[in-house]
Amino acid sequence: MTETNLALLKGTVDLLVLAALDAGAPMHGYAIAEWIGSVTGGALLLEEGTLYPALHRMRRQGLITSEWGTSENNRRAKFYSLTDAGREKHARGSEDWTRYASAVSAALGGGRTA
Amino acid sequence: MTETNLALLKGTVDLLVLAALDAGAPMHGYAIAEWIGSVTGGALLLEEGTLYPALHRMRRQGLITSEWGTSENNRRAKFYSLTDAGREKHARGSEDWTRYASAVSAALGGGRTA
DNA sequence: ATCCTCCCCTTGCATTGCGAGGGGAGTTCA
DNA sequence: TGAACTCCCCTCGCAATGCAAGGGGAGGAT
Repeated sequence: MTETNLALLKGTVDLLVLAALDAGAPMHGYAIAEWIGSVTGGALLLEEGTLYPALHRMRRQGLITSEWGTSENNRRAKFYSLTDAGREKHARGSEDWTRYASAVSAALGGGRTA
Repeated sequence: MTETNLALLKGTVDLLVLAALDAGAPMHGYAIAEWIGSVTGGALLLEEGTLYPALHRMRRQGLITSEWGTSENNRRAKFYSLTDAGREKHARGSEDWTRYASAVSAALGGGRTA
């Protein structure tokens, strides 16, 4: 937690959320944000003003479904689950990310693969 | 060239341009785009509508300087060079990118580094 | 002359991350 | 009992960015 948290590159949030939901059981928004922060060692911070709109649009796109329930702390919470399309998108997104990351790394290395 | 070229994540173009210019001698826009396409094996394609505005704003920000000259093909071309600030930004940007990439990878792996 | 390639530019649009602001309901503790 | 805090949800408006589309000029080749 010594380092500054990085600004999210526009386009990565969906992938992150998809990853969180594909990691196991349905999660509510707040938990998704926590999960991401924790898994990335605090490098990535998902703001609420980023998270909720993202969740809504992903639902609109049919990538996830939501359902009201009760959280571990006995609070009203909306639980999200992946749809098949969501799982599909996660798979593709991961591949794309991998290719993207190695492409950028190649460029940063000046042409030599780091 | 079998694969579809990836959509650029908003925020990476500057870094890519910085990398191109830090690779050696001053380059003109067209050449920068070619360099990136070539170094990334065609994975990343820098459109002109993306490139030129980016070049202009980077110049405004004092990261690069421009100068008219003549290209290898005897055409009028604007050659860009890095300023100290630009080199600095490239260094920081590279670090950030590395951290960012590994954070996302960690998330994608569900906590396990792929 | 015609066409192709190289090289530059701008406008408008859609998308996205994010700060700021707002609310309600459970828990804890004085 | 009431204050304070945490958990959890939401929206609005701004700024930034990638990109398609459209435009132009000048050298080289046919």
